[in-house]
Amino acid sequence: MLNRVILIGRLTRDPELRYTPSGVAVTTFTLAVDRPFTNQQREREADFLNIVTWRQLAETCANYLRKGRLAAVEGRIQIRNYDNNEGRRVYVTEIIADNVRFLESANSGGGGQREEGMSGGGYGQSPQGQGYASTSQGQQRYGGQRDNQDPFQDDGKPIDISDDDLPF
Amino acid sequence: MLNRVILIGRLTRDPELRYTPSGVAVTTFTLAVDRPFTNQQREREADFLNIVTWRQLAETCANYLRKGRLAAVEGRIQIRNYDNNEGRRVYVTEIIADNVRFLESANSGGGGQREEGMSGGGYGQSPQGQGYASTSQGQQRYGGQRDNQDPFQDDGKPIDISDDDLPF
Amino acid sequence: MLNRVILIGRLTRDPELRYTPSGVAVTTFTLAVDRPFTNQQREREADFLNIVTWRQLAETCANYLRKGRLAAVEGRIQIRNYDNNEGRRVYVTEIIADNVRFLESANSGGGGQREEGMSGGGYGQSPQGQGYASTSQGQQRYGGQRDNQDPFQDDGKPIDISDDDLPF
Amino acid sequence: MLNRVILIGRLTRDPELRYTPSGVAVTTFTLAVDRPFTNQQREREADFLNIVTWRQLAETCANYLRKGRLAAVEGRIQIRNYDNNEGRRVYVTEIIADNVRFLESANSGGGGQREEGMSGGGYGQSPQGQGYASTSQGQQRYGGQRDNQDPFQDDGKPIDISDDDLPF
DNA sequence: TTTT
DNA sequence: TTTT
Repeated sequence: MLNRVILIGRLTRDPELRYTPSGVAVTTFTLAVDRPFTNQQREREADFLNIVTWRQLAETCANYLRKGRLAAVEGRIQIRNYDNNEGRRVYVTEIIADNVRFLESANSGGGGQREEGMSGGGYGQSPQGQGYASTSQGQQRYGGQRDNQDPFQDDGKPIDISDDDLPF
Repeated sequence: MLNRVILIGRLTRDPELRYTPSGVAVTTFTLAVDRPFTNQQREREADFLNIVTWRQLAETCANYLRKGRLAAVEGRIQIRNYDNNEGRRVYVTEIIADNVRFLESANSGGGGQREEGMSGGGYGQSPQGQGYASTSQGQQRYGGQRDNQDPFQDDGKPIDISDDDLPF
Repeated sequence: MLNRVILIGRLTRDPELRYTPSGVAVTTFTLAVDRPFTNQQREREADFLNIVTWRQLAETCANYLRKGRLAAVEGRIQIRNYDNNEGRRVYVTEIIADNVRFLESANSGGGGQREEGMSGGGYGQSPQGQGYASTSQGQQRYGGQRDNQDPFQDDGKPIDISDDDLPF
Repeated sequence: MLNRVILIGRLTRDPELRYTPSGVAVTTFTLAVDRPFTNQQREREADFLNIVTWRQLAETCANYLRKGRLAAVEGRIQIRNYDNNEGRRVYVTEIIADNVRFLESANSGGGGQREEGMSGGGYGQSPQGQGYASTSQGQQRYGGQRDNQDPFQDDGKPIDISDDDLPF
């Protein structure tokens, strides 16, 4: 009845932007969050948490986040399940984010440069300095938008993600 | 580098109290947390989240929580992995709690009565009304206490949990 | 750039519902939140935090919350200032809530019964058991809705709150 | 009964380190946290929140934080009151932090360089890259340590802060 | 399987 | 696999 997560960590890879059959943007990435203690070998381990963002926030994350960057993520924990190709039910825990803060701009170090450049367009609404991005959390929650939707339970619009892309 | 979760939900079963080989108390339970929206069939789904508590907090949770009770849980998300008996690596996501609030006392409804009664002892420090329990979060975090420890990587003290109890 | 508060506590009085000149509902109440330790006299003190809710959430809180009830509040901290009648600038710290959970239903004890009864109407959408209420946080945040607005900087619609009601 | 705050913002000034009469370190600073929307003049306002840290965390914050730096703060809201020199009761809202993350290192820009240099010593345990600091939250909460203590209700040890330093 |  |  209340489910709130706040994380700060670094992306382990560039975010992946996809679209559901009906054209809704979904971006996923993994955040490495250091544990607050060291293990018996005195190494600091990390947890690797799957983040999912939808719609406008998905587009913005895909545009501005890169592997290695530091980000803050606010959202809720959700468990999704599907049957894998061996007929076994698999459970996946994800953070459905409704707010993502870019804690490093592209030129403040911290992350790998993106080889292929900034892929035109999206930078019209470029954030200066610390970035900012969010979703209508309330609508997600109480309106009809299902941000945990199964992309295959969708209407008949053209499909632009292939089967082996999903479940993401 | 920051990992904070706050949940409110209901226990799906009575909590389970175990001890590591070295005698450290560990209590686990599952919290059902309703999602903030309904699915396409207009049903409200829930996420079932695994909660782990250690030491004094584990004892208190085992004493005061029961199936059906409403509780608030504060902690951090952690991913544990182990190789199952088919040699496959399994990932388990858990909430390591450092603060648990009992939002219903035993007689305010909301939960099943415990058939076997209150099993002596522990109720000396019984909370009245809304309960309260916590752990030294700081110590967990920065002292040497590893609340994510694998109970089998432990010293040579007598073992009181059997193999098939673990990983919990 | 990130501002998140989560509280659980009890209302010190019935919530107050008002309307801005342009007809926007605002409900305020105070939440008593026990401190996690006792003072030198071994008494447990509490902090009394001012909560502000807007629009639909304001209506729901006014309908379902009462003095003494336990509630969870999610929101952000905001500092408002105004010049009092002595020409002195006064700073007020408030929690602008976008999610409120009713942790006790009217008949689960915990709070004073409301003497005057349930004041018609609003109970059509009455929650059963644990209540639920929220706002479009995203819209608040990124749309044009200013949930920290000064009710006097409003348009020319009929006024239904008097001067001495404000600042709330 | 639950009181949790998470903030990300920038310091408006260098932190101030003081000591209570009994020698306990206290560091205070103000965090500017941008609001998630713009006002009617299309300007982004900020809330200026008073942060208080104690003991080791106080020392670390005093050593590593500077005006302009970006930091994440975890803690609880507390309201302190005192009678000012006009005999008027004044209420002060503060965030008692138990975890502070330094989101910019000294040389990653974002903040003013400290003119007078790094004042010897404390840098033995210097964090590399993103900094890390915390307190034993649990002990604060449930042990006898009163991190909201009034420094004047203290034992008879030598006093090293003068009256006009307090209340901080 | 991973980030700094 | 689940709670109300």
